[in-house]
Amino acid sequence: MRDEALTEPARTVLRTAGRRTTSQRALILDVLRHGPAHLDADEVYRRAKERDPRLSLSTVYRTLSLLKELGQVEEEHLAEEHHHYEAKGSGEHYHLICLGCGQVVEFTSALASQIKAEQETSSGYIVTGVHVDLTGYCSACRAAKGELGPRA
Amino acid sequence: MRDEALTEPARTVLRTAGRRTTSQRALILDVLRHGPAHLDADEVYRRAKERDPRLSLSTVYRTLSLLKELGQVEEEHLAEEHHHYEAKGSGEHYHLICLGCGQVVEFTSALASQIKAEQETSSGYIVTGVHVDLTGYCSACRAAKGELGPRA
DNA sequence: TTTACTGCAAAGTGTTTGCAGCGAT
DNA sequence: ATCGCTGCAAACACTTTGCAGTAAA
Repeated sequence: MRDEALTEPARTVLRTAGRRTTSQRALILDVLRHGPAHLDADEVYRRAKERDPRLSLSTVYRTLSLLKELGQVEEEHLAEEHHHYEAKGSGEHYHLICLGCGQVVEFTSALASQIKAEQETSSGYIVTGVHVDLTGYCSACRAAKGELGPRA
Repeated sequence: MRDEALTEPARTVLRTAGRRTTSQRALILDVLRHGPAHLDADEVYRRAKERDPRLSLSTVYRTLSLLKELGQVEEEHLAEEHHHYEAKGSGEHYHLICLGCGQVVEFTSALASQIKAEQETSSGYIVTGVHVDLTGYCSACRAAKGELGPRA
């Protein structure tokens, strides 16, 4: 479905927040919105730099941080050493991460929001974010080394 | 699953794996098992160093990595910049993380393993780890700044 | 005795920051 | 014309690694 409503132009987002609209910011947001999900800072940098070779990595970090602050981007702490970023608006989803090849598959589950409700009721917390990461092995990686049987 | 290893002496754990038993390793494992959960490497270092002042931070990292490899310790990627570590054997549990004060509360939920089952069935993955992190604000932090009404 | 392990310091990642010039408003 | 934003390089926090000495087996 087209999601114009969700995907406001960068201009609007920044303006509303009283920030300046710069080509770098529009570019980075565009990379996040149209590229694959779960890009890390360096991937964002490389993709954006193809379109604006003068772009610096610091600007990428500063912009990611700003967009996170503005609620346009979510920073994810997956099972890796660096962070991944993803444009918001694609709806709630969770991650299935292959420890063999690093592939990240998204999934949704009604159970996740049940956990949220359950814990808000019992803990007194207000829950603003739900993160579910399942780690394991995809069928390809299983096939590649699983034929030998489960390791002790 | 196998939980016979709940609190084996460090000696047994290391021996079985063909590694040497050193005082540093036993100490670090003890700190993890008897201290609060979710320590980061530096906290482990500080606590262990109180008991053995000659201990080095590198040894802490090397030992954490080894214990992870041996399945004695789990490395967690919470909503912070560094990793947290936790001795295994305390049973499956998940995290409620306060974005205000950093407090981490553990909880359990039968729904989590339902998500695992659901996804194993539909994705073809073998899931070896389930991580559920809820982020939000604890009641104390809500009280401290929530009096002004809910922020957008 | 052998050689895996340790402490130290130096190097490596990923990320942040100070500063002078640039450019959106 | 302002002053927020950028690029650059240097600084940073966390983690890993090379090496020579130490200690478990």
